Amino acid sequence: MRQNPARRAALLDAAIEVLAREGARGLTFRAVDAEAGVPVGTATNYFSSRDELLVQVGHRYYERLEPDADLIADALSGPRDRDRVTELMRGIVERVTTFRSGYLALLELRLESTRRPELRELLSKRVRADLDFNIRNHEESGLPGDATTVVVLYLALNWLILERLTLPDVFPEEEIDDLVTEVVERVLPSRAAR
Amino acid sequence: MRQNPARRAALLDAAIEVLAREGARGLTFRAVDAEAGVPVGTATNYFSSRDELLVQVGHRYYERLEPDADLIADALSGPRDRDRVTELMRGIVERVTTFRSGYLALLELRLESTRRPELRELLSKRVRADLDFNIRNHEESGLPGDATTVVVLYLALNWLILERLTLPDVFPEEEIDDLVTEVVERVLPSRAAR
DNA sequence: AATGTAGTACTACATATGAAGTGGTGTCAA
DNA sequence: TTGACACCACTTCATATGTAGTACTACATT
Repeated sequence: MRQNPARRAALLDAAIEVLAREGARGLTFRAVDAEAGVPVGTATNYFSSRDELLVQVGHRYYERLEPDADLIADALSGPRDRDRVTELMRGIVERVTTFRSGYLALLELRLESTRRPELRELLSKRVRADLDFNIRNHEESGLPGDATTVVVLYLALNWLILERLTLPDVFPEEEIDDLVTEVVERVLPSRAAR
Repeated sequence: MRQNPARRAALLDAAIEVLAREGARGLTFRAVDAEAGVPVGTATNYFSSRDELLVQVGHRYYERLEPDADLIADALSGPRDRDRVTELMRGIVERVTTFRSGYLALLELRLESTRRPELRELLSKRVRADLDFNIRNHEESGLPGDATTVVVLYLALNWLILERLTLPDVFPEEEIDDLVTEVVERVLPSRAAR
């Protein structure tokens, strides 16, 4: 079992790309090797099984999904009203959509986790932690809305992103921003918009 | 290419189970044969390729997802207030969750559709039609809320179901009903609850 | 009633593909 | 010199799929 962390990370990033592009079906050691541009057999040396590869991909995804300091800073500057929240949500949706391969890979992992307890546990913890982090952050920011607001936004926007990435024709691209606005408007009534 | 429609449907139902249980990776002609309890080679005789099998599974899913007459009748009986909407949404969430294998299979298809234009087109049409159907229905029912309400509910509740089916530990089972209630409360402000 | 025909069910085999493991060689740095 | 890693060739293994052929059933024809 090889140790070189940079190479390991590169292999995991390659695995994310493969997962997104070819699905769980296409994720093989050899495909990862090819994607990473390393010689055949390298991935075999770094991961003892496909299972372990999947779990490590999960870790790697969240390692890359560091909370964005800029976004948090934005949230804390200027007026704390609903428009700010809308802006923030647009930013998040945009940011997540841009990391398309990561999001799709994570969906593949979610489906895989149905059959892999270890993976499920890892993802559950990470997702929950991410959600809690967002809730705490929101509450401390002084922005309108409570924990439930954040949860409902989390739910609606995640599916919006999924829809956008898997069936882009359902909601035309140019309507996405308006949709985000509408979601925020509904979830955060104007009386709370001060 | 065999014709027997009953047998074809049985094979497609088996394919849905296989997709849900073993993922796209496990979906092979042989696995479908085994699941359907028919002799080896049968699926081969009914589908010219794995691609065609996937597309037909998509059709089959929506064939089985007939709009539920009971649910619609429920919507039209009694008072048309927010509590009714909450009740309805709980019913829908429950119904979809119960057809676990179907929902998971559809998610697999969504991910597959990333790589298969024919599948993507089919799913886009169906999803859009389903959404439009729900919007029209809601508007005609006299229940509070407009088209946007339905869209936002669609988004939030779909992800809630996905979360529940893939990472059940994120939202404890006993909180699901309350969560649905909260979603409806946020999306449908009380001033519109008459 | 006997026979023919078409469609389907089933089985077995042949082919092909490619995935993973293993062992070995080369290379670099401590 | 030794140890860790990069790289490569080859073997093994599993399994997916296609094909070909036989058996069965229903229906039509005579």
